[in-house]
Amino acid sequence: MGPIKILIADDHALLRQGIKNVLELESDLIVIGEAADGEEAVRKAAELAPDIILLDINMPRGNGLEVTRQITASQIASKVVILTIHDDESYVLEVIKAGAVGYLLKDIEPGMLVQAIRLVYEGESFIYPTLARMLFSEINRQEEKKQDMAKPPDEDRLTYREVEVLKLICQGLSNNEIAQRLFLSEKTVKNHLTNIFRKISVTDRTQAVLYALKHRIVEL
Amino acid sequence: MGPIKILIADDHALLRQGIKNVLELESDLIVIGEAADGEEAVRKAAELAPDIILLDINMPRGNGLEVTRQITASQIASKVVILTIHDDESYVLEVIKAGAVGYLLKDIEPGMLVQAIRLVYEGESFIYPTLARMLFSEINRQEEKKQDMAKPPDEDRLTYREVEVLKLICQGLSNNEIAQRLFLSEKTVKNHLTNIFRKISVTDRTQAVLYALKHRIVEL
DNA sequence: TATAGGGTTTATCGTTAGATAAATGTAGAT
DNA sequence: ATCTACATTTATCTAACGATAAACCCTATA
Repeated sequence: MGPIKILIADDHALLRQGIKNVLELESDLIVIGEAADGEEAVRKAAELAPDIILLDINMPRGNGLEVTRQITASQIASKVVILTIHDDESYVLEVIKAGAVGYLLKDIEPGMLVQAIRLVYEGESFIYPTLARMLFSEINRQEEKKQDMAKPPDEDRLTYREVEVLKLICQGLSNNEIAQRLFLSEKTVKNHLTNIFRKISVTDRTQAVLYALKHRIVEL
Repeated sequence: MGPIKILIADDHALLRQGIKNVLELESDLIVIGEAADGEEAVRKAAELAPDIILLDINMPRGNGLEVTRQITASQIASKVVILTIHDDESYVLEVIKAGAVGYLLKDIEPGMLVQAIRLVYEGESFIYPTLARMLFSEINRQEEKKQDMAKPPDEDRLTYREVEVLKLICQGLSNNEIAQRLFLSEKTVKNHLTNIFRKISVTDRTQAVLYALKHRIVEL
């Protein structure tokens, strides 16, 4: 059995080079391909059948979450390891749900990266230590929620229109301004807001903005 | 005259490795040191007297802005080139004011990085192309402001109390909640808000939150 | 002491925001 | 065709917000 075949997907060429360099110092690892965006990552994953895919989250044309879902849902046997700068608790969980088996931060020491790749290749999972703590508390919080929700869990997914409104809120527009922008009556906008607030569990537009920023529905 | 001596300051070991690797393919460039935080960057700049310092903005123990100021204010002749992921218009200007002669984004192509370093070494300045446009519009906006301010410029600096209130707004608290938190009447809080809004030129709390985030008065 | 200036606090009032209820439209399911 | 489910839209009402004006500290300076 040969070396562990690795695909690196990140839009930063410099970082790709750094990773490649670090990994190829190890005789049991080989970088068989690179991708600079989401599409390329999926395509090369199918073409090259790597053992491990090191995947960034923020990429043009299909972000890491989507790519992870596509790969794990397909026939490709590659194991996905997220390598990102995001240290959000919520992200970690989403990524795991999407099927990733590793979550690393970009400030990881090269030695630990190599170690993590070997562990994942052997079937283990690996989470960046400081994130592991977050993960546990996040899971606990979700458990608490489940207990609270004796009744059927609300379908709290935002509709297209609601997301549209939320984005305008995040530009600091008033209800009236949003109404004009979308050719609606102000009352309609208000009702959208009420529905948004209920779905994302906040009480006012300020909290909604913070929610949208934290969950990357909008960028600053 | 020998190769261009370069110091790399970034808290991500992987990225440092990538940069190092790319630069050392060029015979006229040599990486003479690395730093993983702000303090180390300043210290090594003094010790090693590099020609160019590639500097990240987000680092532990002294961020890039501070480091730039310290270096340009000192006797060290090194030229500072910022290499960061931040593509904020406002940052570019601050960095230039602090004395940097280059501003690059981390998604730069290796070839362009090399080219930028050579240009800077020869006394030129270099700004990542997509940022150059931002910079011009930023400068123009500042000029407009100057013209608007025929009358004595408002003392629009937030007081300590006002910043305190603003931070609580940014946690999504209502006026009443802020009042309780600070042991004030709600009316007092409202008036603080009015003053804050006037000083930062916004019309409501939502815009105030966005302002605070953009200007890094608070973190997400 | 007087007196001015800036920060902090309070009060009043018109406007906006948000909760609640309900009508319309549209798609798929029976 | 009817029903169901959900997205979208509108209306009404109460609570919260924000503008404006003004009082009350402090501290400094004459």
